[in-house]
Amino acid sequence: MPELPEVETYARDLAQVLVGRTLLGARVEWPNQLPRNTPGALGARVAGQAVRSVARRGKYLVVRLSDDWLIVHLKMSGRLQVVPAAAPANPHAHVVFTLDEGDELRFHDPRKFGRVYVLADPDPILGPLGPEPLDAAFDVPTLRQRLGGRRARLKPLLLDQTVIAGMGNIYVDEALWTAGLHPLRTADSLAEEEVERLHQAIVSVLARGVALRGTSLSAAGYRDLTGNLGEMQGALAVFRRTGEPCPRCGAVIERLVVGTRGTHVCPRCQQAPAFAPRAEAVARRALAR
DNA sequence: AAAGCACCCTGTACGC
DNA sequence: TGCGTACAGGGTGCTT
Repeated sequence: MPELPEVETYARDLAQVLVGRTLLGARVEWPNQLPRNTPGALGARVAGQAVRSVARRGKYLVVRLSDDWLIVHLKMSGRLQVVPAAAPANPHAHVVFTLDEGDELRFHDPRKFGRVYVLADPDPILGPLGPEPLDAAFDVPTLRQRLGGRRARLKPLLLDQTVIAGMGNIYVDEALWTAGLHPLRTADSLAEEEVERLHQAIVSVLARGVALRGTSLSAAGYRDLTGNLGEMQGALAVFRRTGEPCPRCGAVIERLVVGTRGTHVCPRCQQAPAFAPRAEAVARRALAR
């Protein structure tokens, strides 16, 4: 599941390969993945446009072209490749841009949740996003302001891309464990010192994810531009470690559902709020299956 | 404002 | 062994 670290890895690698190259055309095999464009017109629109820069905003990959912006969201299963056009066809390459020098930029997405946009103005897509957690400007007062006064639980708030951009299920669970905060705690219940811990945890977990080039949970999961696995999965403390020991205290990791998302906690390091449902029963049921 | 759910999809994991 | 089915998961949009 590409989140901030995985998309950042793509952006850095793609910048090396794509900046200065020219798009020659495009093919669209699954039009639903291009919600803002006419699939048949895409090739003519991008033809002749050069790649100026490749960056990331939240979980979006942002490619600045001569006239337009190419924006990609990988969602659950999206991957990108730059390969010679003669490379073996990929059955899940649903949007393919042809490049100069006989190469192709392939957007590959078995589950078809990902989205590709070619737009003159990126603001409708990127404008609503919250602050970038790895920017120097993301400080404790910023986090406090983003959470300020809200009665919602921490887990849905941190997943909300308009609150903070870039975190998904994996890094939210890891950040909350690092901070020692239970996902059912509400934002307005946090003491100042807890906001500071959460800020530090978000930054350190995401920075580690970037340094380790992302999380690959399975062979079928995330791969980088050249097909290599990330290395963050070996450094996860709680995510998908239900029933295993907490690396900090040894207590058994539990799984609960918050909103609709599977959520992983150490019941000793992350003290549940008094009104929380009994996570132990939920975890026991999950283990029994 | 907050929470819940359906939807979009298909690979995988599981039950029988 | 094989078949069928439930589930996961980011984001959007709708309802409560």
